[in-house]
Amino acid sequence: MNVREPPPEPERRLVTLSDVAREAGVGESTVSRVLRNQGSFSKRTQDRVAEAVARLGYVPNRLAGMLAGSGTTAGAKLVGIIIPSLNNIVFPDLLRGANAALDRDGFQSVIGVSDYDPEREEALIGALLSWRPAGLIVTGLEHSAGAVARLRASGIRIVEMIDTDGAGLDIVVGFSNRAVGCDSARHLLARGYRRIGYVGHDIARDLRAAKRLAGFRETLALAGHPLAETEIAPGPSSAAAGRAALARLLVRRPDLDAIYFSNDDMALGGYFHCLAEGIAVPGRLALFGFNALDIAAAMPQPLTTIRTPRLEIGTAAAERLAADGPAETVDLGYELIAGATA
Amino acid sequence: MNVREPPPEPERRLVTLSDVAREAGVGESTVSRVLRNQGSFSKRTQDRVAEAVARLGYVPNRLAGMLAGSGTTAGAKLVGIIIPSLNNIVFPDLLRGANAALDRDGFQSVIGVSDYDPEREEALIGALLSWRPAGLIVTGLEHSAGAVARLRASGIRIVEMIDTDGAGLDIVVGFSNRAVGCDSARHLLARGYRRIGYVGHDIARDLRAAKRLAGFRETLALAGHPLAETEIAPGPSSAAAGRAALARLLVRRPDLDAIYFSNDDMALGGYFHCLAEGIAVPGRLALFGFNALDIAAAMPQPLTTIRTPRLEIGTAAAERLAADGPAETVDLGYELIAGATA
DNA sequence: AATCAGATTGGCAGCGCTGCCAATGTCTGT
DNA sequence: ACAGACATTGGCAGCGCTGCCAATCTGATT
Repeated sequence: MNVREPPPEPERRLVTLSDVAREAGVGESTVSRVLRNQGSFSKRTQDRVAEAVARLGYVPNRLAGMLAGSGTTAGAKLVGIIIPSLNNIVFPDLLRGANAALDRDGFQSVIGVSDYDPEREEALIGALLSWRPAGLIVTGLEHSAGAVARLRASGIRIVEMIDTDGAGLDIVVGFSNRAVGCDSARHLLARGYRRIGYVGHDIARDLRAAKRLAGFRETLALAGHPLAETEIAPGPSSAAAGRAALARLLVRRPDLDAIYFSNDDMALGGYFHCLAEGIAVPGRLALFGFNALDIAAAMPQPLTTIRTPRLEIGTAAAERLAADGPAETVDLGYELIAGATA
Repeated sequence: MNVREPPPEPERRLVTLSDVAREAGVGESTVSRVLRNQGSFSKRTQDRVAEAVARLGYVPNRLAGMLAGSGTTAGAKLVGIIIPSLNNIVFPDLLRGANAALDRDGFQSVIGVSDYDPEREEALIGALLSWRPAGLIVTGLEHSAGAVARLRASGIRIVEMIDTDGAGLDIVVGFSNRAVGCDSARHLLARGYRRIGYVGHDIARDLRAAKRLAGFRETLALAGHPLAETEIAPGPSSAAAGRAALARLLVRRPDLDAIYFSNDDMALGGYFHCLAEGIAVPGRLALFGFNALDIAAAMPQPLTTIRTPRLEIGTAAAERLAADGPAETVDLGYELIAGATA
């Protein structure tokens, strides 16, 4: 036997659909139909194609598929998602919800993280748009003028998640952060707290937190017990920031009897401060958070907080994108969790 | 004037590169070169193109670009990342690290979440491979046979993150979970703890936690103080699960003097249990975690735990993908944080 | 004024797949 | 046995962009 090694292929070309067609002894379009399980073909053809695919280890090239299919219905099975951060568990939750629904409808998602920076968001919108997605899911209602222009011009479905306080571009899914602030204030007032402070994180970046604070502040003022003092930690929210900020605040205002935190992370830090300093909660100082993290429920005294439907928001956003209903605002509400800290 | 509305364009075609070329009065390849800032062109041409792009609101189609450029160097500026979960802050941290480095090198990432399910991981590998990425970043060293076959067959760069205990396919970036377990055990032994228990979460799914436990258990046994008892919470790790599991464990073994937790979330729950039950930490019971979450440092008594270089792992993984060095294992180590709980 | 290297530029063939349409094959009923 | 209806199938023109190569233009040089 003349076993001469064939010259090593200079560059292993990837298996293409047309290789599969040849191997299976059928036409390209037939393979395409079988692979996408669309149109009609015989069982026999299907088997042959399946065999050829397995034998060749064929992996379809989605890039080519999407390009060819662009302009048509099935073309763009892709959506872009922009979230401000991955640090805060809130956003991964939104992603999980969205991904679950997206998967069901056969969509792939490409995500971008803006770091709470409007300019970066605008750049990301451009980048994601260049994937020619069927839709874009963004966070919040506030965007740079350029971002809005791009979103508008794209002509695709846009979903703005989380916040319903304002006008949306297309579909809006979330809850009213303002109302959360108001309800939080009402709860504290109802429990008899009167000298109330606020501990938050960098609010210039987190507009939703700012809206909650606005609602909170206004409700207190209306009730005749205006917000006594605020303390803003620089940087993103964290337990450490919350703990340090509460410590600073109490130095200035040791008379406060309740604290509204920008979120549970901050509140947890505040709680730790109280534990460390022997400040009785809620007897001496009440604590109120936001987001209902799992961890807040496991505390010795469950944190009083607001449960937000994060997964549901993600899911609803994805579903609204896929379906093509009218532009609308979907308010998924929230729930006040009366824990033991306020 | 015969102002007859032209028939409304039946379907607004998107602006393409060739529209830009016409508008700018230059050839397509020229526009392409200018847009990618590659090759040479005059300042004048550049301005004309820029103008035309702005006037038309042109957004390049990455799909087409990548398809056309496939096979060439600059072709695949894309990497796929597969992580097991978004719930655990560890993985978002890895993503952040990777994204930062990837952005710098002009790569886009497509991510997939496997939910700790090997089959789902295999399916995701297929899905991501169909984007024809330049490389794939996956989590851990254990994959289904099918997954390994696909990864091998793909011929692209593979990075396995987090775990270095075992053989990798190509590049491995992480630390030794086994060694973490050993060091954790040594620390507890050195501090004089002898009746040590373990509280973990569903270990069949989290293989890294299993490796830590194995190292931990072995070290204790070698020292003549074998692990006294374990309690495994069903489901994923969480503070609530940790709190409940520790409670159950202490009913069976009230004599234990130290607990090793599968991670900080669980440990935090354990700490809450101690606070709630008035169990002195570490006097009556010592607690040891894993991961060094921010929150663990903010506790009244900082948690004794292991700091893992999560961001660095993500960054290193991404860098190794982009560069094309040899297959290798990069051990980024870890650090024992001696807190106040053990 | 002729020459030549280098800077600019445009044309065009694909990249791998899908949509469209015409060409077969298959199975009824009459 | 034959038309008509439907099930299957293959060919081929793009989708929008990039790589390659040849054509043209620019100065500087001899």
